[in-house]
Amino acid sequence: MPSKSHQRTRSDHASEVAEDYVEAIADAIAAQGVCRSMDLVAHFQVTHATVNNTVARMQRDGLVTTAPYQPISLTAKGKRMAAKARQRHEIVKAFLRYLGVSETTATVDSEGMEHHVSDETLRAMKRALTEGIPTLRDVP
Amino acid sequence: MPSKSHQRTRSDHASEVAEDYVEAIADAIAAQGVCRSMDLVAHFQVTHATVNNTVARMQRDGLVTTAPYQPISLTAKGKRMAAKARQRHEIVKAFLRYLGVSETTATVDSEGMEHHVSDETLRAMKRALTEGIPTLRDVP
DNA sequence: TATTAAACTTAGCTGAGGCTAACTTTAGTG
DNA sequence: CACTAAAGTTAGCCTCAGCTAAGTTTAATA
Repeated sequence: MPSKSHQRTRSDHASEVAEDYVEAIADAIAAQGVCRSMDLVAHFQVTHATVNNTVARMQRDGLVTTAPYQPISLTAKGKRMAAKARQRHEIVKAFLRYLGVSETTATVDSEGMEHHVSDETLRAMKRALTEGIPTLRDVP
Repeated sequence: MPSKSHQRTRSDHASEVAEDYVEAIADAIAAQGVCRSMDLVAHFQVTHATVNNTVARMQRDGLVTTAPYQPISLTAKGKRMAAKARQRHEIVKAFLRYLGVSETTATVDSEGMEHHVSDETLRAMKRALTEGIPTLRDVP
């Protein structure tokens, strides 16, 4: 039987980008009070035009608010998404470090992996971080 | 400083699709001797037109060979890619199961995660599977 | 204050990966 | 053998995420 639930289509890819953006926007606001397009240009290494497009789409989707020549801020929805993404990102990264992966690799891999980690897997990682891995301890 | 190495652009996304496809093609060949478009249609739940497009792109990129109305086979390059993807996929899935994640979730998550797991992280997972997690055992 | 540089916007292009609809080929079956 | 159903192709459309190039606004400074 075919694997099914391969519904990781374009819409999923789109929301991955949005997740990365809300996270970066929250970071910029935390660090400097506001987020300007140039912050995102620097962060994602894309052109201003690309950032503009993406931010416009995010505004259309109710994740950010912005006006011409004004800074970008997060809506409540955007903030919620950022908080979730951040938490997810941090747990995955901490878990990789716990696994013995280097700081650099953990940073890169966690950025890619965070969008594909379900709540269940996230809980399993959190559990491993706080309690160790049950199957390991139960068979000493 | 901005995070950098956020070069997870379109080309990366494209090769993720290619990886999924070579894996599915290898599976179909292993199971039935040949791979036909319909196998991929069933597997990815997309239309024949989409499969056709994707397979054409993969042929352009030297991953598969096919001719009109003929089955799809893998080139040496395609086979290599499939073998790597399969191995990666299996390790990630086994690791998630080891972590205590359910079969269903491990299947879904490993499909998404495999493309973002570096060799270093993969080695760490393999190590954990065979030797357990060092930091856990060293601090009893 | 006038000018310039940096930030931002807009228009228009590309390619990937989706789609539908219409057509052709291949393979079975009456 | 003729016909039909299934498989495959082709054409044409869409969105997202990238780009360049050109114009506009804002901010800094001579």
